[in-house]
Amino acid sequence: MSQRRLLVTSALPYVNADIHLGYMVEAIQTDIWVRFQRLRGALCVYVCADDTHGTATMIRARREGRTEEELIAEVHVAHEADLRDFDISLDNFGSTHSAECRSLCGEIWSRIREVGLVKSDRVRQLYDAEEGIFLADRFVRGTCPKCGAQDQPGDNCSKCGCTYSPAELVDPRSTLSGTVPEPRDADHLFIELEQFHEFLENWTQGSGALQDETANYLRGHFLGPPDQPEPLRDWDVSRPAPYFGFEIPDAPGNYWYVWFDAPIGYMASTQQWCDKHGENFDDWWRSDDCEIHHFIGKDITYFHTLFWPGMLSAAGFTLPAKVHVHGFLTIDGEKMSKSKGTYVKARAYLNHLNPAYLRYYYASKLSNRIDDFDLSLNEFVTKVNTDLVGKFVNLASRSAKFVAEIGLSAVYPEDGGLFAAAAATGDEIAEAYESCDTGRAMRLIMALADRANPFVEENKPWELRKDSERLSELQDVCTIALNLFRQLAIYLAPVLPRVAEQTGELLNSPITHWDQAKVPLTGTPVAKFRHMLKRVEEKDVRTMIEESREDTGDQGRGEGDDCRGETGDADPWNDSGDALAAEPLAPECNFDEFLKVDLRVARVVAAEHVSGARKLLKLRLSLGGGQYRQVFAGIKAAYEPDELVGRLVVCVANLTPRQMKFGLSEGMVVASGPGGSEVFVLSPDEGAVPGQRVH
RNA sequence: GGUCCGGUAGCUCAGUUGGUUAGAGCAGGGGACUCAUAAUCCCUUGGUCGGGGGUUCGAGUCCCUCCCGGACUACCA
Repeated sequence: MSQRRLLVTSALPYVNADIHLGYMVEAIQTDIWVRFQRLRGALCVYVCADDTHGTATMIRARREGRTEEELIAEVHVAHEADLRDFDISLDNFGSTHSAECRSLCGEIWSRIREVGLVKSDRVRQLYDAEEGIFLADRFVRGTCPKCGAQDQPGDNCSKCGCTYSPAELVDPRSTLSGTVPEPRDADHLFIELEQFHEFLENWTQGSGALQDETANYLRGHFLGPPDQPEPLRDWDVSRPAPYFGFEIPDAPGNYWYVWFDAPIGYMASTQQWCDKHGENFDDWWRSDDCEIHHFIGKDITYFHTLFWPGMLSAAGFTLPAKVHVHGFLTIDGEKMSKSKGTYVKARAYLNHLNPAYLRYYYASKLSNRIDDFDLSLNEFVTKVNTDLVGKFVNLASRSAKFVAEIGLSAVYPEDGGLFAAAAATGDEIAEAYESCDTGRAMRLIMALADRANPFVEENKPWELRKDSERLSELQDVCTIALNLFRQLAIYLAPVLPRVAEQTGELLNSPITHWDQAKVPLTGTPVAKFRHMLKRVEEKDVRTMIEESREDTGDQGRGEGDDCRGETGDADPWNDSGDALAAEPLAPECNFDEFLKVDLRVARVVAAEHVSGARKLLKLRLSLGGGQYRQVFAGIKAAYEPDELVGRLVVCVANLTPRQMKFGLSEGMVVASGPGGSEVFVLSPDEGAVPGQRVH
């Protein structure tokens, strides 16, 4: 049988953010799969790269007063170190800002042109004259054209939920300069994706490259049912200057959109690896003998399952054999949050904890489905300590030292079928790994560990060693225990590469192939036992969380640093500038303008869930004296109705009433925060009474 | 609102094509052991498998319906 050839990728981390535990889900899932394939004898090349292009990079570099290249170089070192220290076995970690990438972009682009997929169209976008750039949706905020809610994002309103283009905003404002942007036209280049409709229908639904859930999602949201397909929208792939990226050769002054070159970064990284190893690029990207596997998060599904196969197909490259989509990580049941300390950077984890723990925990939680999964910190501690230390490593720990001087028996002794049974389970475990159902693989492996420990218990090596007549019996018992341990180490090698290595050293026989689990090891010397894994200390987990809470970070959004140097020396709190940066100050208003807004203290006298509403609570506010207001407030994710009843809040009492889907809303409850579960309703200090105006 | 995925012991989940008294790990209770990283082993408590209908000799497993949770998406089917 010829050797299986695999090219595997993880999605590209963006240069503007540090690597965090959410991204590590993907890196670890991919790495486990890659290591498994290599252990099975496949020729498996694993590449990734930094995603570097786009407006955000440009702006951040500008803010930090340096070139994009300097920024990229610095982040590249940090990202690579994070991944390496988590034992991610990348063959090459490249960059989309590389010569190889530029050249491949050009090659693919010219083919897409040749096939007649590109068209040009005028696009009206908001332009920030002060910064001199066109503004992506997220860099514009303003008043919702439908409901009048102020300071809404550029693409949709968080109050009424309607969607619009940034140009439709009333009173739009650039989040970069705070100035009023002006609409400007520019020519953009589009790829007519609809030309691929039939191809994509077949590929997504029939090729087996996608999980069923993904195939359904694409049909439901983009392709439409086969009998009445929906046209795919043209894909805008160019951006006018200035834009940090590659200039399009046949359209000077225009640059490829970051999502055009990002997946090409996979190829560019492969090219770099090929050049270093004397390999031929086409053997990996233009060969029926090579399977291409992409691992991605669910947020970027359609880039990888519609645009990307379209591009590949047009340019004559191999289509992905599989696109493995995984869900998101929550920590203790919640989305990662900086204020709660659950936005944990990879480096913060590494400063306190062993990567093996997280690799095992993720492995035990991941399946081949797209479900989100939770990193419960308590479960993390008990699972790692019970499974890895108590069951698995303990097997070696309690038997190796008895045979340190005599080594393993020359012939594998009778063990009641334990080794054979575990060997026979190997295929099932391999299937689970192959299909990315590592949770199942871990369960199967731990079930084997559960059978191995009673064996040691029953045969009591600690008693045998007291009797010099029974030395060979002792050796046999330990030979069995250590072989059962070694089987587990082989099965766990994709997840715990360091332990596999240590096992090889302990038993003087390196673990190099999955099938080693089928044949018992005999007659080798046994080295002095050394601890393979420490138990997780709960305090280390706590420290990591504490540290992440404090470390509000100066990275992330790219537009975060303009408040630097403004802090006075006498401010011991040293609050972060993130919140202010996320939402810059509104333009000045005079006192009369301020007086237009009538803020009043009000008491919540009733609060209830609204059937069918995702974000809203229905509140009844009392202004005193029998004056009531019905208000729908978007605070459902942050507050339970019961905890609000009786509270004093501040409401906008003279806001034009608005007819909402669930009834009339006669005001607003004042709150701060970015939204979602992070909403903080304001309360007056004690002594305030309903009806009082806020001046 | 639409689409999809779930709802099995306190917690995390297994339950293959419907087939005997529904399982594991953790946690809880009791005991044993002391080789081992306060590890291990044995025994044990605990579930009208979300509710209700139906198909069947037989349903956690199939069908219908409702309730709840989540993800995606949105007023456009």
